[in-house]
Amino acid sequence: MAASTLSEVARLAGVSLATASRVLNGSSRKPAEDIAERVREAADKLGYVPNAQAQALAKSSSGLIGLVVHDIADPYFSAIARGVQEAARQQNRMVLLATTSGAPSDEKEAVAAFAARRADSIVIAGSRSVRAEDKQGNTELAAELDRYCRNGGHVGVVGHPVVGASTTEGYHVVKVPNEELAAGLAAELAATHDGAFLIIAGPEGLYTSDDRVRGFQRGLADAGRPAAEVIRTGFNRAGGYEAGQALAERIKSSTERLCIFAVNDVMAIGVTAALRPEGVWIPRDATIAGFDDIETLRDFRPALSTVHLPLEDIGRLAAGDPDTPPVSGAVKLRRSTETPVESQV
Amino acid sequence: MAASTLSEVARLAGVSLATASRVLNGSSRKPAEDIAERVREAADKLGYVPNAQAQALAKSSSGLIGLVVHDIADPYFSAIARGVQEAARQQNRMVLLATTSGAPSDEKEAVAAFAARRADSIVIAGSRSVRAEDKQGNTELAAELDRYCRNGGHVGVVGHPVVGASTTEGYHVVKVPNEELAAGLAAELAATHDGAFLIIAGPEGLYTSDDRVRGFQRGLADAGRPAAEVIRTGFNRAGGYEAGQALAERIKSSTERLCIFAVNDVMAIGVTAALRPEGVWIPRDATIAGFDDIETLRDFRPALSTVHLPLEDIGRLAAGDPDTPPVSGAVKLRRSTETPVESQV
DNA sequence: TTCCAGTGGGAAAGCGCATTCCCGTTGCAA
DNA sequence: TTGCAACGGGAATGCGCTTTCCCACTGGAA
Repeated sequence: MAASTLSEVARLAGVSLATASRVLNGSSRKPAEDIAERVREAADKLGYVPNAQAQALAKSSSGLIGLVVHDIADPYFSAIARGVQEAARQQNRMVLLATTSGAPSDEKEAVAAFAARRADSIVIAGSRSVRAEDKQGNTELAAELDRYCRNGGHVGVVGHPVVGASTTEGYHVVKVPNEELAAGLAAELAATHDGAFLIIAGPEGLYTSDDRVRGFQRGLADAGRPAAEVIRTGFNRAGGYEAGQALAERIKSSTERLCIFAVNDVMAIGVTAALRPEGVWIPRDATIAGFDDIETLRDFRPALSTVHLPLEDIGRLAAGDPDTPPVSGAVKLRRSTETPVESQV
Repeated sequence: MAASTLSEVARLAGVSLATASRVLNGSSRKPAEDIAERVREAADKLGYVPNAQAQALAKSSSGLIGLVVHDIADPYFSAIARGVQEAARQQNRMVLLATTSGAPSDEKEAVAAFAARRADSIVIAGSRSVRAEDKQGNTELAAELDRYCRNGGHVGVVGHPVVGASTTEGYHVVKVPNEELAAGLAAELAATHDGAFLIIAGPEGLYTSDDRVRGFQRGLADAGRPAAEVIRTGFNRAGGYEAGQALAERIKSSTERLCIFAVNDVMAIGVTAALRPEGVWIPRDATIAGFDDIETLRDFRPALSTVHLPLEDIGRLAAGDPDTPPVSGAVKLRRSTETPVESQV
């Protein structure tokens, strides 16, 4: 037995298709109460569930909002996803999910799929990349988005505009002040840390990573400090872990305390995890700060200094929620960058 | 400009609608190569994107798979979501997301919405509840699922069957051996811990929580130990935190070392976080174990003893992936339940 | 040369619904 | 009583696509 249709309901209620439609699916014209009641009864009896596909086709608006993330299990993205989901709920829409591992060509596929489903809007989270290998993917993605927008779609991008996207109509980016915040973090750290700084960054060409590196260096410079050395690695925990392993010897053999800035929280955690078995303690032997202020990581010890980002709000904004406050962010200095009282003997 | 349609493509290519459809959207009948090429060119020129809604309507199969979770930002759910997403990708489908905070009545809404969109299958994650206030919600949810299945839908439930669901056709539950694993955990803990045990559980009536409590008690009994006291609180970090606060005094004033079993990892983290500022150290003053083995929490220190659950596989299984191994799980004893060498002076 | 199976393109009938007209009713002013 | 506007229900059209059915055409066997 296939799901019952509107015309079955109409027939059972003894009314026309039009009337049944008007009663059941919020039209501007309201049929008389007695007849409406009859229709509702019939619908109930048949267990009628309107076919959203057909509705979408008829009124060309799907009530769908597409979300593109690198990895839904990454707490950064899942926090954003929660915001998008909330906004969707308020707008009475549903969210369609796509994960891409960050490859622009996959993102292009996802956008095409969303466009095919006639999603009312699309949210793209995850860092934009200008790496050479993503060149073509970026171009295709931009073209796809362009077409989508021209056809009346709305797209919200987190952080940076999609590389090469020319559209302005229906296209908006939720700016995340990565650079300013990183500069602020550097300034605050420079106030209490005398030694050298080191940045553990993602691959060159990842906008988010690059912005944070640039901001941090600027903050350092403004504080009259020399630029920090930059180590490039993966933009995730594994990357941080590797970098930490490579760093352990160096920290142990040096007398100077290093202040490490990992460009995101999970990388910072990775670094710390790699350092610990080597006997390098935070903040005793080195200090470390991250970025994002991931909720799940707040109970981590030593508490991670970081930059708070209102990820949920970011998601909401990208999903077009009008009454969400603009993105602000704030430096959070915690235990991982505290200079122990008895340090530096 | 609205998106171009198949008939525009057909006209431009000088062929019929039927032929264009056969060329572009994988039909069993393959038109001649020269004509196919013409159609493809036309489609490309017009930037044709097939309307999935219309396709779904015409062949009554949407390529959608609905996922119901309590909270997508909860790492437990986002791990499952990743599995579902992967399975969907393999099956060439997209996933529709709904979050419900765990209320059966919301879940019912979500299922109805999925049914309206004619999702090919629905995955429900998150603990079933038999609490009194959920009675009606459960009944409605069961009815909705029942109808959905009768109409040919497939549903996969994680953990326990939906309360009151009578359908068997198209309905399958991914069994999670919570009870056995909890019993195993109790057995292993009892082998090294001599003192009392305490369980911090979720609200009574939450199947997952109840199963784990029951299993743990059974394991204890099998090891010849007295039953553990059970404290009920929220099934999340906040609940654990509260319980931890309530417990601190007691632990400090007692000479006996307590072994705490929090029924999931985030609760365990909450407990630990509440205990720490009170000067209660794990595992020195008490030991603690969780359940789930949440990935993001693995770098937590002291490393949390827990029970590993293949969450991603669970998601994949629920989404109907045939070649995913069955759910197994394993006890992971780590630092948080180690008895320090110099303990118990 | 005739006949028939086989091939491949096109016309048309929906899929389930929203919506635009159209028309029969009703109520009220003239 | 007549006329007209306002109201409310119904028939019909179309959203963009798949798929069945039909038909014109081909080539090879008889």
